[in-house]
Amino acid sequence: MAVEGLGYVLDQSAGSLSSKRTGFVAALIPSINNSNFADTARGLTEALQGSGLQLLLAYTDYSIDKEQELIESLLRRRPEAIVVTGGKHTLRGRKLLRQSGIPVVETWDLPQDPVCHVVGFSNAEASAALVRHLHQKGYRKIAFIGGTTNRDTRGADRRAGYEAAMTELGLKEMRVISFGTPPISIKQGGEAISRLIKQWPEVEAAICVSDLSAFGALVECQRRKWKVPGRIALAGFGDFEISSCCYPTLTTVGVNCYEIGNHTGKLLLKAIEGERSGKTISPETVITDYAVISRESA
Amino acid sequence: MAVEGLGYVLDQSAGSLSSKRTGFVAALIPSINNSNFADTARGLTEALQGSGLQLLLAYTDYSIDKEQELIESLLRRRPEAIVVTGGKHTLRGRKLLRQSGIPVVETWDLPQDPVCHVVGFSNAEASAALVRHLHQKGYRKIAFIGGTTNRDTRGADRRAGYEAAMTELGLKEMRVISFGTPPISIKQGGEAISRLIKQWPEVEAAICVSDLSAFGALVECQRRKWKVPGRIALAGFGDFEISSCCYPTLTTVGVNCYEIGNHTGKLLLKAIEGERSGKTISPETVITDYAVISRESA
DNA sequence: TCATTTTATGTTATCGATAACATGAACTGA
DNA sequence: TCAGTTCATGTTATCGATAACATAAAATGA
Repeated sequence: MAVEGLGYVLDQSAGSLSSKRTGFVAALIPSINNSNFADTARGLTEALQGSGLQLLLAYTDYSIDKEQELIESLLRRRPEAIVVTGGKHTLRGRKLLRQSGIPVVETWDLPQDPVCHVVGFSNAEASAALVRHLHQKGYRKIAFIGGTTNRDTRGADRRAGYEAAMTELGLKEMRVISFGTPPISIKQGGEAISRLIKQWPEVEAAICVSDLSAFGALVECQRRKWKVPGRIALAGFGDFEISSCCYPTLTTVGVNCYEIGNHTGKLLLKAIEGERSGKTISPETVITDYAVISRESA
Repeated sequence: MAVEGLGYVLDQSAGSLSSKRTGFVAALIPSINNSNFADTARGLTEALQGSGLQLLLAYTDYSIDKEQELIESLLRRRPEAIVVTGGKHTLRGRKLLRQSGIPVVETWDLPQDPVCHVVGFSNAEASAALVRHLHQKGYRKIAFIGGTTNRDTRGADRRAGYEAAMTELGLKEMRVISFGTPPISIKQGGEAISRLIKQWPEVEAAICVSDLSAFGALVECQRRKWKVPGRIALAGFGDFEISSCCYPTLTTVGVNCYEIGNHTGKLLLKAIEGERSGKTISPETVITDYAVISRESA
């Protein structure tokens, strides 16, 4: 049939049905308002550039139940691969991924028992590295500020890493403030630091589950004239732009967000190529970098 | 056929082909890392909740060329409706939307010549309102800080609104700093304010194209010990969380982001219902609220 | 009770592309 | 020149659901 370049666009459902190629990859991210995941999405998009594959995004709101629903409805559209954030899923979600017959990549985590491919890092280990950094700087009474539930599994892992590192360093007293529904906001970070100082006035340093809450804590400290560092040292997680712009600048953990997405994309292309030529490639695990970035706040 | 609730998911392409219902709505947003658009997406998602329609997001990176590509490839998948951000498109993009035969909603703007439905507000008018607010507070030498190009059309509209309001108030001298590729970041806001003060030392107030750049400007002023307000007043746009958390708090324009999305969703449901029962509803334009939020910085 | 309506079940046509196959034309080289 | 190959064109089968239709069974009412 002649191509009418004027305004008619062909129907891909029909083509996909016969060719078995839908030409898209699904990616699930927890939030569409987080520069870390945005960078990962950008890395993915750029890796897929020119491959004829389109990225379709959906967000889970940090809920594995919502994730399951999305997996199910996206799988119905037969993506050629699927990317999920994190390694924790509902039982059914896992099963759906396993049985989907397409390449699956779990990102931003190192699951114990991966579904298939993995591109990520250990949030617990990264958090522990931050604790050791603070310890090395002389801080002993170190606290952790995070959300109330384990919905944000990466947040929960970071807390676990904090506890493990504290124990390992012989620091027995845990000081954990759980406040607000994840992801906790700037304001909630401020509220949390107030509670922390009230509950444990002797605290010397606080690790916040993310840079945004750390910034909130910082501003609250300034409002209350608690010197940072001095009265209390602060650290965040994620190396958001704000951390290097605020005053004092925030110590944090830098994650290779773009690379997670970009590597995932490349891995997917290889895996999809493999599927098309009949040979499924064996599951790979790619561990990405992170680094403690020492700044003024701790 | 019996439903196998165990792991098999049906193929929607096949169903869609015969039923003519793909069960999804496409939404194009400029960026996946912007809390304003995230709120709009949330409003949309919640309006679509329970309707059997799924939202698929794609991002344009503030480029109308990328938007055109996305429109084309998304239209191939036969969404039941499409939502775009802004009223400016490529010629071909417009044509594709017009000829798509599905309900189209342009958001976050009030286009002169809408494609179909509109849910938004006048960025120019909102920006002008902010100028008038500063004028009322006694500021006369007011500047505008934005990105270098018109890629971010809402940013360009805001600048136009600034110029219109200045003229209207009899303030002839325009002080416009264009710096950085939109969307301009925190750091770029800081760089821009430095340039502004260097170029026009007499300046009394600066309106930034967004809250993030305003925050960057604020921090830079503090670094240089320029009192805000005092040496210079600052205002942003968008009422991001940071504006009410930083010190001093930032004067800004609050936009009803969630409502834009939510209203769009409701409008879409009505329009899709109309299409299904054969009667296309006539194009509607819904104007959403905005308000100047006066805080400490101006 | 029988004619009529409602409900349940089974069968086939259909959506609109691509893939696979068949046919015919042009082209190559001994 | 002719068999063998490459290339262009035309035709038909196919993907996997749903819609539409046909048929059989059950329910209803005069």
